[in-house]
Amino acid sequence: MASRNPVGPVQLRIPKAAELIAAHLRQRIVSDDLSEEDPLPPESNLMQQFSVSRPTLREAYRILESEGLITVRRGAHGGARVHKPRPDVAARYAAHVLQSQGARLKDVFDAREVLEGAAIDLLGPKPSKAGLERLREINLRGQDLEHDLLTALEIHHEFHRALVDMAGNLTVSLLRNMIDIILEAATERHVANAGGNEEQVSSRKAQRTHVKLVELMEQGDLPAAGRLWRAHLSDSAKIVLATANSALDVTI
Amino acid sequence: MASRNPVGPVQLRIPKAAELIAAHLRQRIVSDDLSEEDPLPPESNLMQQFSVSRPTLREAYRILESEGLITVRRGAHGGARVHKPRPDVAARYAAHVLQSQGARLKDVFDAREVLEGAAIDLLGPKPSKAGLERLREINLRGQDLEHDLLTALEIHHEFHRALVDMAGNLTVSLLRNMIDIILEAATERHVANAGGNEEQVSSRKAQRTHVKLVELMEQGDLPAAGRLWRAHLSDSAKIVLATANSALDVTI
DNA sequence: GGGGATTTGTCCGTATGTATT
DNA sequence: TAATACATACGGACAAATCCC
Repeated sequence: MASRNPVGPVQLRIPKAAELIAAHLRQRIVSDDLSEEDPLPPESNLMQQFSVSRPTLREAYRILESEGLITVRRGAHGGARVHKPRPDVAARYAAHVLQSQGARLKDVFDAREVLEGAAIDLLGPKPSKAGLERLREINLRGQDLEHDLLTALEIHHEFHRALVDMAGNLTVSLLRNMIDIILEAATERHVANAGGNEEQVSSRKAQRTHVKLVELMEQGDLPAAGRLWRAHLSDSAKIVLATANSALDVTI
Repeated sequence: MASRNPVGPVQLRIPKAAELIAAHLRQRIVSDDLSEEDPLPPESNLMQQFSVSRPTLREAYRILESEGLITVRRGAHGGARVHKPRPDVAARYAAHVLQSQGARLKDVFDAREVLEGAAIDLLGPKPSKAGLERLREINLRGQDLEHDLLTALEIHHEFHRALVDMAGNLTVSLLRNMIDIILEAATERHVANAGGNEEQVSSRKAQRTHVKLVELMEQGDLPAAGRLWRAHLSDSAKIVLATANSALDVTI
């Protein structure tokens, strides 16, 4: 078998000391060797441990901080504390790629429809009792007409998330979550201006659809549930797309 | 309407100078104000521009470097050069989240099936001539039996990517691409050990499926194409899952 | 409440290595 | 080959924030 990289002057990227330290600590965090809220040793300690100067160590700190993997506090008993990687960081980078590719907002909505629609298919013919109970509980809260629009919207979001989580696929849940975070950031202005009668009406309509969906799932009519849900997603996207900019413009 | 954040001692995270500089430059990069391969001014220049010292500026450099948004070269006419955000960085962070959540490899394969299956549905009844031509061209190269297994595998990957790109949804393409990068990293060992007769056979079989898919699409039988493709994805996943570890373990 | 100890944030100066001319 | 330009890295210093007594 011929070598795929025959000879050629290979451009070697020499990794910098800060990168190596960040990679080392990152690996310990994602592999659960370091847990949430675990403190890192003081800078002076780590400087000795890695045999680097303070500026170099601090560069590593900034890398991990930008990835949300540590937070640093000053003062006595301060220092760096460890955090688990969060979906919104992944969403931020995905949003950067999309924005620099000139993606349109409709693309992102369509992707949400793909993921949430597929999640229902993944449920199979027999949705779990516990999952359905969870959805019912959320819908019960959503029925409360005392809520303001923002609270109602948050409950709606919770329903969408719980529905996808029922499918039991962490990857699909993560991707949907990322899309949700991007959409929330991209439509922030739209939502902030919402408050008119139109929004009230569509919120009530969405709530009714959520109830109807659970009914269909209880009856075991998953195909109908899938159709209803996809239509619901398409409708809610249309409402936003009617007034929002076509191009994706988002800062997370 | 009641305030959602009444009074309370709000934890204020004071952004560090390096973060602010990185955020500023990042925004200029993703918004296309700075283009691929554009040089950044020399450090001394930026130090004046942002009124910060060299260590602070260097921390900002490390942040952007870890995000793949700049590369820095030493020597005369060196300095920082701008790059567009790349999908593999987004994939890296998504992989971190999944790994720390204890996701299983099967989850990721299933997510691939969801995305690629949906892509065919998005094509609609009339796939574009140009897209079909592209797929045929890739298949033509795939027919060449002189290729070694790795080359054949790469052509297969190209087919999958081209198929999803035909759907014309940048978001779905990105998500699929991310999944692909994660899977490639997670099954690296498995692929490296491939070379036996079994792999030869399954590679040929995959190639035949790719040809068959294009035929079905040309005939306008998209439902059959969708079924065939989902089965193909499921089969190829099973082969890897039979020998690979169940837990997702990946370093990108 | 105040003072001291601890720890990070920022800065300066300097030496070293490397790539271009 | 030598000179130049630039980034890499180190050490030391002071300022600012935070906690404990």
